[in-house]
Amino acid sequence: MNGKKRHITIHDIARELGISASTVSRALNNNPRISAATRDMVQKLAAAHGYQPNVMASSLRKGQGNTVGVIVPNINRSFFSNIIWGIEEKLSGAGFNLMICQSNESLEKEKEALQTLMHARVDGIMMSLSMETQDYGHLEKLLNRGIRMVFFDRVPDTLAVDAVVIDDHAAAFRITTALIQKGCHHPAYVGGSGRINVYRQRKSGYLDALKSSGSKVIASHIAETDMTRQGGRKAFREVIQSDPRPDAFICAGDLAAHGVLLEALENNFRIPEDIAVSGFANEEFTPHITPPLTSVDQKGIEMGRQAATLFLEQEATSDGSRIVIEPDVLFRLSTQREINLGTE
Amino acid sequence: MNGKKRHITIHDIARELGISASTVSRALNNNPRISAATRDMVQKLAAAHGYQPNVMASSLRKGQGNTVGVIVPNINRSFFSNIIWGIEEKLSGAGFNLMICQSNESLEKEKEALQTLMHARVDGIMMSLSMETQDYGHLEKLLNRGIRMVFFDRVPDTLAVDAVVIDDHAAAFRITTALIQKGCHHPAYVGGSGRINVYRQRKSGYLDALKSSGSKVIASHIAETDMTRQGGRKAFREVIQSDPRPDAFICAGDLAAHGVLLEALENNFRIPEDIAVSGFANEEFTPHITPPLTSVDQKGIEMGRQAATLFLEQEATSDGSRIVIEPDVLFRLSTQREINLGTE
DNA sequence: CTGAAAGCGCTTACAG
DNA sequence: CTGAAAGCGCTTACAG
Repeated sequence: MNGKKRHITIHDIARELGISASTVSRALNNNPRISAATRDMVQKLAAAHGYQPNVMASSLRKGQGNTVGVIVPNINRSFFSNIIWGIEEKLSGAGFNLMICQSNESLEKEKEALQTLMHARVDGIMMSLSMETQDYGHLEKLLNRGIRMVFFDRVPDTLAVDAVVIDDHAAAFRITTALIQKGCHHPAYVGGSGRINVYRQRKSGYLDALKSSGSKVIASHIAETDMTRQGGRKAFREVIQSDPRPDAFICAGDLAAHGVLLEALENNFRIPEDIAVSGFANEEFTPHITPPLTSVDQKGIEMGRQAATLFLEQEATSDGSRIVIEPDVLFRLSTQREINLGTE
Repeated sequence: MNGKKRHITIHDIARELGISASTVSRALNNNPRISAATRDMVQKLAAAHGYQPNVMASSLRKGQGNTVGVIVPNINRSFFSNIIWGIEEKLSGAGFNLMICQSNESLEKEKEALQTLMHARVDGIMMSLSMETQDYGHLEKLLNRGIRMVFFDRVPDTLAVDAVVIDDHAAAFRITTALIQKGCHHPAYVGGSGRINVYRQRKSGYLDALKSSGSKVIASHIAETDMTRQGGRKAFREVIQSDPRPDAFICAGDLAAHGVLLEALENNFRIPEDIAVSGFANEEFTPHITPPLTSVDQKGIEMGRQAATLFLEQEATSDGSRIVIEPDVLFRLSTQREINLGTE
């Protein structure tokens, strides 16, 4: 009903109780040197008044706030929003607030976000690199200034930073091996820029699977795209020309895989009979397209939790711990081929 | 290279320049009472030192920070992440940071988020209600305390608050009318709780369209669900039993529409030939399912921008301005029926 | 046009 | 166990 905006302070409580503000502050913070009686009295009155400490004042005094910045390429990809979910869960329990920024896959916006967060004096930064980020100068500068940083998923490989990733190599290896066992003789690969750790890992998983099953690597079966649907379509059109013709497309992302799938269908290939297709990330749409797309659950929530745990454990600056999470491959109809038993 | 964490302050600059901190502060804030020469000198040195004002100190002093809290039901629905995008664009230009919380459609979590934001002393709150929120006591309390609030999409109808919504009634009206014109004689409706403004509006749009085209309202053609895929499936199974049998399902959400569509297909109805289906929100998956789903573009980015503008214009507390945005209906294959010209 | 001083609300050595 | 005092870094009346 009233428009008064003045908040009540420790001085108000002190005055009302006839004690000092120092004592009120200590009582509120459960300082053991305060008598139980005083503590209870103070806490009771504070609660009755709905007292809320002024975080700006305490942050200013303590020289550190209670906010951590999070930068993701895009907030509306289910993988990243799951990560945020996991981070929030862990960190809000520890009394931290989150400030979330999006790089939108642009190096420029990533730098801006970093600026914004430093300006807001966050206690640390948790982030995944934008697709454009290939030079780590802007990150090193912060690390050298002693800023706490934890990376997840897309991480700066040449820097000794704390990071959480999934075993991308293993996921790609498992998919490729499974497809070969199901009778695909020439699986192709569609990936993103080799400058990014996850794409490098996925590609090497594919290559190692070929090698370990005795298959030969065919250069024209490997495409690099921007990982959009359009990119996937384009990659399909190029790679499908190869001789021998590929009978599977292992894609390092769901959007590209969807592009491959659509382009294949529109060119009258049957999926999975003629061509098997798999993606990566288990985006929301993957089980709902026709045919449902085999993909990889990257365990976003768990990744977020682990990254937050790492952040909380971190003493000063990053020291290069790396946590690797085991992903789940979700085999769906798009790769469901009968094993050729040679009985026909 | 060095681990020094001490930031440089206006006093450092003042000392170096042999002037007072007051002057430095004024020069940095472009106070007109400072001579151009002094201003330039200060700003140059500040830039050279990479000076960054301590926002906690200035917030404390000014009695208000520069952060606004945003609460959405869920960060990974494209509609809401677009809204955040729009808000961020407008507000970061005005020097505000965002603190984003998710209610996860739970009243409890919504209250927690409000607590968190008040605790962080945000300058105001922009939010969309959770599905569970039917009582506005917790919001009134804040409004009475003079907190700046702007609502978007799901808004507390009985409160005189600033809000941005789309014209849900018009969108539902247009879809229903179009389907009737295309020869659907008995369009059914699947909506959410009538306690929520958007579902109430969409339902009345459907009802008014029936009325204005002279169709009769059939109670068993109207279902209320939780708006999940499962809810849509269940609603379909119930409503399809009605006599007369419905030949279209106008759904107030994409997930429910998808559930209806899947359940219909699995029961050997053809879509759109036997049954037309439409959704709401234009979620990412809608163009990619089979058949592509007619839906409504709720203009998330624009809604975010408008809400942010309203927030910036807001003098003190909300005064009940309401902005209504015109949505786009995206007709896709799921409602594509030939107009029956009666020539057969 | 510039400066000295007070104060935002808290925390924490220092003293008792 | 409690208090008086200083100070975090800024902004802003007040004075000149």
